[in-house]
Amino acid sequence: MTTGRPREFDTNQALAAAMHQFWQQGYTATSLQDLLKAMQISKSSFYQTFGSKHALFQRCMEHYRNTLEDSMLAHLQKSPSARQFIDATFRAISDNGQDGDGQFGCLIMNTASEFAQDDPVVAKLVRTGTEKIHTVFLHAIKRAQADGEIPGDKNPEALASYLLSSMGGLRTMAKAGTARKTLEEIVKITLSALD
Amino acid sequence: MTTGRPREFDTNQALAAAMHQFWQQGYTATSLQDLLKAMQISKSSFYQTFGSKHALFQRCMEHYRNTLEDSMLAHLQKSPSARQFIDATFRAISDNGQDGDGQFGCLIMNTASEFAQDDPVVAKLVRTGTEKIHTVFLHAIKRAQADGEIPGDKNPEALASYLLSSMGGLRTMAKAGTARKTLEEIVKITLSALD
DNA sequence: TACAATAAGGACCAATTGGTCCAAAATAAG
DNA sequence: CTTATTTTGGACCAATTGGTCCTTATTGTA
Repeated sequence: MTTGRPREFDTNQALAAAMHQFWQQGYTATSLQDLLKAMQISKSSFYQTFGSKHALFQRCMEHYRNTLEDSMLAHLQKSPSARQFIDATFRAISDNGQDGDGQFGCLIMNTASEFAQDDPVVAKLVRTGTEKIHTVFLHAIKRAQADGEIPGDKNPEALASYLLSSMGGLRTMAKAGTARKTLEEIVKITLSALD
Repeated sequence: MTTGRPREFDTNQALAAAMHQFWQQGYTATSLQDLLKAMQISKSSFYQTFGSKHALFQRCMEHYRNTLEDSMLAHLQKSPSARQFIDATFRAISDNGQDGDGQFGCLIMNTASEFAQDDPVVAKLVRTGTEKIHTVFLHAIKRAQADGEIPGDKNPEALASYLLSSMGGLRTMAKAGTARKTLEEIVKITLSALD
């Protein structure tokens, strides 16, 4: 058995670069040239490794979803309380509004906005993506309720959906260039619904 | 003075059709062919009347903004109370989530999501668009506070921003295919922040 | 060192992109 | 009925789109 020439780039690194590109510009507005430049690979390597623009996008969505989920779960675990985790999550969004990755919104929400329901593959990626975040919020809410940080008579499923929706709105507001102070006010009111 | 050949289409009608197209598919994903088919005019007429795809898009954004503002103001006026207007506005979104125009989200928010801040012309259209809606909400909130339907100690500006953000999130959720029942739960919690 | 296996560079492709331009058609005023 | 003015259809355009394919380069193994 032989091994052949080793690739000159790191697949995960290229994937991450592509994800950032889609995140910033959206699927349609991102051209192959944009991707190749961001990923720093040749066209041949691109098609050999990822198959097509659409296939790459799917992997990027999954990568984003997993990264986000892992990050949230890590924060939840090391947070002193579940309620504080929720607060910190929303504060981080208003803080990173103008700079950082926050100014690009949420890839999943962006994708939901770009493709409506017309592409079934993408629609499913959006659905599973939102479900993952929903689940993380749900865990946090239930734990917060158990600890008496959120009234126990509130429907945790509904609250999780509410946080998901609010997060999407907030990130879009940030993307639209809303002032940090305004974002902070929105967060404060949003979180007051949990009291 | 002579008048020349009369045009065979209605400008406003064509504009409305174009707006719907952009609304459904976004700017980049909407091709000239798509527009011509939707507007039912020839390429010559298109460029003679609207100049370019980008110029047309600007007019569509303005048209959407004006239409939305007029509609909201009309509803506000004929509503028995300002608070009921706010409630009804959000209920309408969760009602028209799957069908109607609601499934396409909000053109302004969609545009904010599609273009980040890279296109200054579009960025300004987004800003003025959101400001208009913000102002309508602000009027409603102040009136509701004067009528004792919303606590007077709450900051009306912040509340208006909150409603704007929530509306955007809710419409994106609807666009993502969220079940009506879930949308209704989100609305209920969202509005509870006004109590 | 020859060979098998894979990667990379880049020429090439049909289709589509937004956009221009010209000639023909239609109309109202004179 | 001519003429000035405008609209319309469609040919045409360069640039770009996502994607294929062939050649060359580079490696580990035998």
